[in-house]
Amino acid sequence: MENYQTFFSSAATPPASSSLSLNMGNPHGAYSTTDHLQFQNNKSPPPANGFLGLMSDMEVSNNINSSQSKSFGGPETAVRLGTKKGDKKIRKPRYAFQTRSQVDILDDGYRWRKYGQKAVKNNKFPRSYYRCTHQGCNVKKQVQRLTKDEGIVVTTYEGMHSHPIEKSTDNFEHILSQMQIYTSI
DNA sequence: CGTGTTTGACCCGCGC
DNA sequence: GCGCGGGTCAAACACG
Repeated sequence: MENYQTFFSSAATPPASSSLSLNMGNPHGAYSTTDHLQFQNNKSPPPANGFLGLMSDMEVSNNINSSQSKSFGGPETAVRLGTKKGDKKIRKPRYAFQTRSQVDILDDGYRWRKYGQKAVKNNKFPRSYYRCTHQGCNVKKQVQRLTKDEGIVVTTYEGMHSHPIEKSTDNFEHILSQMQIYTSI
């Protein structure tokens, strides 16, 4: 986890406008089964550019959740957040994003603390579990790399941040906006 | 010394 | 009931 900053710097390379795709429309095929998850053509391996505008998509995905509540994080992603008394069996929606990146850690400006790592079946790469370190913020995310295409990283967010970005990643928003410009090309 | 990571154990839901 | 797989805890550890 040393210098993912190089990722940003290398992001200056001309973006292949087709390498980025954050399709979030599949219930569970996003990361468990790799049947139809794939991109247009994975033949062009651009080093690092598919960062995606994932922050903005979080808000968008909120609408998705309310409008079509079964698009993602649906019935099968059972997230138990009960206080171990089995009283609440609500399930938090989760939003997964596929990104093409060479690094696992996609720094979105928040502060994450890793709290677990597990090997996933049908996947030789482990899955990492992160939690937002902000007090009272229970946002979690898990990062997983695909066996099929190790250039793809699936980041699953759970919950919404209710606080501003802590890290002053030197105008992260600026970087983000630039990336959105890239993606819009 | 504070903060974050590592890592094995533990917990729990689910299918058989 | 049991085993499996996924998710979490927490103590030890690493690093600035």
